[in-house]
Amino acid sequence: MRILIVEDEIGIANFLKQGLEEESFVVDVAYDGSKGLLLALSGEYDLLILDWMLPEKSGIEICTTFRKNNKKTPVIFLTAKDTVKETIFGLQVGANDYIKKPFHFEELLERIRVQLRSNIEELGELTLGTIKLDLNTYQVSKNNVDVPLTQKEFSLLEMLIRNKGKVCKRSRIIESVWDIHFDYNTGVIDVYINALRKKLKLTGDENYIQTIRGVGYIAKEL
Amino acid sequence: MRILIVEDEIGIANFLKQGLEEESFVVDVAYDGSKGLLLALSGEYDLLILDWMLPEKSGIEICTTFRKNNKKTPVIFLTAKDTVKETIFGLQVGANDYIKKPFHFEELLERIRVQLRSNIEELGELTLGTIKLDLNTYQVSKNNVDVPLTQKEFSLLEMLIRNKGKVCKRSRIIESVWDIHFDYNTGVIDVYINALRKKLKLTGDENYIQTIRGVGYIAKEL
DNA sequence: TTCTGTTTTTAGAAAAATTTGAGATAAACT
DNA sequence: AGTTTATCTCAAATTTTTCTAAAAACAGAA
Repeated sequence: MRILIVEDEIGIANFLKQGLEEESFVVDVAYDGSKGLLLALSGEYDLLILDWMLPEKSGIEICTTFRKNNKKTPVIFLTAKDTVKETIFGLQVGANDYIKKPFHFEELLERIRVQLRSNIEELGELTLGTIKLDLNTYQVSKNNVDVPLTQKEFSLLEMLIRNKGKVCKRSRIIESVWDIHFDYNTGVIDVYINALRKKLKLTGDENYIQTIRGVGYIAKEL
Repeated sequence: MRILIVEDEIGIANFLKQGLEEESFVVDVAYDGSKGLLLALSGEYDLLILDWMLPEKSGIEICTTFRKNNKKTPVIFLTAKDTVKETIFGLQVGANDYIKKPFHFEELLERIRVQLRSNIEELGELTLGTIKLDLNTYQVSKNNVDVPLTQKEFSLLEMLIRNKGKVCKRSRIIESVWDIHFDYNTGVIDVYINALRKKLKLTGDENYIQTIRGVGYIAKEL
């Protein structure tokens, strides 16, 4: 899980980065608003932590613009303000949560977990390594680069990922993806597996979809 | 929107009930944990507000059981506790948010709105890129130039924009816009999509309405 | 009724996806 | 090594889906 921190106070930024990395998040830091927004819009993050007061662009501005671009990534505000009004404004602007400075790291962590949990469940995303598969938009990407797939390709990949780590027998694939429940003698599966490997560039060391000779295929994290 | 409050302090319960009813929520109150859980499980509510300490059953117990029953309704805790540990525990047990007593009613309200946001319909204007769609006047414009649309065109565009970023399946479109709930074999959708693209000049680089072959269409910011 | 604008149907063209089949390649077995 | 079998890969054939224009059906106003 990738987290972007936008915070100008270097002390706090480092503290957070270190703490979150110990929890095995991948963390990037931006020290001013403009850079923060740019990074945020790159769409590589699963969660944003925004400071309220920032040079160049305030957290509010970032969040507003971010949401206008139709991004759904959860946003948590760090704020020294504790007036009700400011808080409310933050939430209105599209933030998912906020936490007042000074805060306990543990609490922030838990709030992050809450946001990420709902994120995964609600967005309906499947992943396989760097491959992301969005069930709402039918979009597939690898390393955040879109890879256009056809229906059959999508649905085959979906089935494989849903059974990540388990072998999918050819007969089960033809049932699940092609809805054929009797004997079949066709090479479609091979053709589509081939198409997936080609489009997703699964060569050599990125062999996410492996063939189990005589049985079927398996999708594996490497 | 229906809200269930589980709170044993009658003063607070009434204060909340009254306040929320003024905001036109439908509010029920349970004064002890057992009754609260029973009501919660009835599944009639869009949101639960649980006190931490309760006679019969604690808020934690209610929340735990509730989630074990696979309910996803958002839960907000009211708590007098302010130790980090307790808070974290609440969130771990499946709550979506919590608020410390004493709290400002406004803040609670905003937190409720955040949780319900997905359910609440906001009226007014819908936009898609430079396209503006005014739900009050039924006017549509692109770059502030009026584009006259017919009713069906309007209503199709409205549906697409309401689901901005998500694929609208053909079956859902025919249901939502044409109110046909059974089998259909008609090409109307294609015809109207075509009309929209033509009238709004969505060519080449302004491809706001994209077709997802075999599924439907999607409205996207670019 | 007739006119007008909207909605729906129809049908052929265009585009894209799916399937088939055949030869190449690789793995397993004797 | 040689044989057999399964899988890979490509290109052509087939089928499905979508686009587009135009005609037909419909509804409301003059």
